[in-house]
Amino acid sequence: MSTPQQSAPRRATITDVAREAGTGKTSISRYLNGEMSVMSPELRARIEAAIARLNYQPNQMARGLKRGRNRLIGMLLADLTNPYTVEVLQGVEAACHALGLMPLICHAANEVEMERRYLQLLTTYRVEGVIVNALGVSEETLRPVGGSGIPAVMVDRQVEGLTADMVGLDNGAAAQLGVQHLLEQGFDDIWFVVQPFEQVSSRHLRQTSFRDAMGAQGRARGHTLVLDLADTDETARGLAELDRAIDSAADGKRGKDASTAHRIALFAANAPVALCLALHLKSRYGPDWQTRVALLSIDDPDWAELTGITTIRQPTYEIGYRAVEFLHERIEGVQTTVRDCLLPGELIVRASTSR
Amino acid sequence: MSTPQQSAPRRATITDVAREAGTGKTSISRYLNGEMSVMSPELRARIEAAIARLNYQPNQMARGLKRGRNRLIGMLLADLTNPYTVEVLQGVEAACHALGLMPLICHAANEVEMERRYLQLLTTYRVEGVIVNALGVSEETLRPVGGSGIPAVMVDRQVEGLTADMVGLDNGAAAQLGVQHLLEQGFDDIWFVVQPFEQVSSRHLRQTSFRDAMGAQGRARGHTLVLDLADTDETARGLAELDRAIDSAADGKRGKDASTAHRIALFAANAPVALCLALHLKSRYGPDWQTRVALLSIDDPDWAELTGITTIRQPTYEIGYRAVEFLHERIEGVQTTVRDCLLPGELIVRASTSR
DNA sequence: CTGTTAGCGCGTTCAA
DNA sequence: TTGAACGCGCTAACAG
Repeated sequence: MSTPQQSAPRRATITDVAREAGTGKTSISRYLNGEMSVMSPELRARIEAAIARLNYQPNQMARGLKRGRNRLIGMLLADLTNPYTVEVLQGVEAACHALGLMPLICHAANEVEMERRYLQLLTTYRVEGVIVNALGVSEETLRPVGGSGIPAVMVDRQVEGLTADMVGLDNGAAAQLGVQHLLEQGFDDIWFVVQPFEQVSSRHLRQTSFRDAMGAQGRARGHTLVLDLADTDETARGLAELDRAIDSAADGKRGKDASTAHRIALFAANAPVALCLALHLKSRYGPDWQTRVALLSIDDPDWAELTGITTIRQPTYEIGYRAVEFLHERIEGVQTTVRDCLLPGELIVRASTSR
Repeated sequence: MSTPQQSAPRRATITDVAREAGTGKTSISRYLNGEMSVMSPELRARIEAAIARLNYQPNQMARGLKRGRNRLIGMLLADLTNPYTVEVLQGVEAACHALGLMPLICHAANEVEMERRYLQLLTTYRVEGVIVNALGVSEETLRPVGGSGIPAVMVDRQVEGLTADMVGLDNGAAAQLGVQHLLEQGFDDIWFVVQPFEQVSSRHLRQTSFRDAMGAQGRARGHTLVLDLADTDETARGLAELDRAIDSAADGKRGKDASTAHRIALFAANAPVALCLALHLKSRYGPDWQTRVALLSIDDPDWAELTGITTIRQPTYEIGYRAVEFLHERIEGVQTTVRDCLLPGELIVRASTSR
């Protein structure tokens, strides 16, 4: 039959199909774009046959070049290691699927320099829009995007001076939810643990909201601990501080001074922080560490259920989905003012805080 | 300064730059491709200035169309929810970065139909090669790839009748490593738990190797349990079977019949299985489930350390890196026979199996 | 209803 | 040393 072409069996082009079907390229193009309404069934059949025979597949790049849109959108992710990110991604993919978009996923692995590179690259591939969940997003960093007039949607982050839609957790409500739960459970010494804010607005917001929520009541004491997970020494220092607090709480309980007895709880700003805390506590107090300290975290990773810690689950899937919808609207030219979409978190009570 | 361009500030093209620099497109193209050797410094300076002034960025799509290579490679992933996948991805990204490739990441979320769609899509975007870590990879499914002569590299999978390089864990050695450790620890009743094989050769291989390793010794008994995580009822049935085994082992210990007393261990074929088992055991036996059953798993997720289960860690980063290297060689035209790269796993002993 | 023509942004001859 | 012209695969006018 067909001579077994080796090396490079050059892919069939629209021209090949036209020749094979004995017609012009235009008709093929029309066929590809579903403009069947005005086309003789006979021609259509010939085209179909030719396409099948040649195993033809249109070249998206060429299409994109011509019509100025390639259906590609960029998705810049700071950290795929964080389950939150993967879950958001699920929503993004579903939405892209539904809207005929193709997400170009870029994973910066927590490196700001990498983020810059990818943003540059995306621009170069002429993506029609970008969804950004990055570490170092500043107006400056986003220059290649904003400057090029490429629509952008921020996830879990806001950048001042940048006019971009945003979708993420309602951090204020979430922090309150957590604090309220801990208070109800009778904890009177609450430590909020968060990574350095850097450009990540949600970290800042969660901390502020925590502080406000604590300020609004008189019973319990609130502290904030900034833990730089990227810096081992810094992390160790922070954890040591925590250890002291926990030990002193225990001293109180043992009756040294009943008036200072208090129940201590840790409130992690996100899953990576919570994991770090849990690992440390386990290594310090053994498998039964949970009897010493209560841990609550924003984000709801796999191991939360396994280890029984209370969490505030984010509506990750929906966050991703909405982000794409926003972006799609912008791509289609919607011009309304900047929108913020704040979705509520869900408190999932587990053993760690309800004893 | 710059007038705030609204609407669509059409991106500068090579033609714009040529005009701005008072020269022809050819010279710009030369400049972009680093052919500076033969170019008057004066012209070069003008070009540089023009590019900067226009904030010009070459259009990768157009370049690709012209020269037939767009530096895009496809990366088909069955399940980003599995930490293994994310880790492999890290290696892939690093290698791409080093080789000037851009990975197009496609996440099929465990849906075979989605895999087929993505493969088709990648073909359409004319990626230069594909790295495949999918569920339903059969010769048939890979048709769009293999048929088009696009080089492919399989990760953690082999497909018979398909000539593609492969890189992954040395499953035989890994299974042996696990069995040997469990035997040394004195377990005499070992259950290997794995998902339905489907098209995933590594699952089959791990099971076979387990069986062989058990067969090679006379002391302990080995069983295999197939757990279909995608089917709740099936999963429940499998877990119930496990429960019976565990209970009967406990009965033996209690002295009902000392001769049947045995120590039971679970050997999970991968992290998702291990997680399912751990969750079930915890809900059935409480937080102290580990005193009842030992759990060992291939893959080394976050929560393994936290929960103290023994694992066999895969060299994930290197797997990803090597995959890209293989692919790159193929893209560059290397024609050697099909290669299999089997990397060794590392046993990480934790409390669950060493008591 | 169908084919012809003219680019999309770029790289590559081939002259000048 | 430089630039003009052609074509990559495809779509969008504009005739026929």
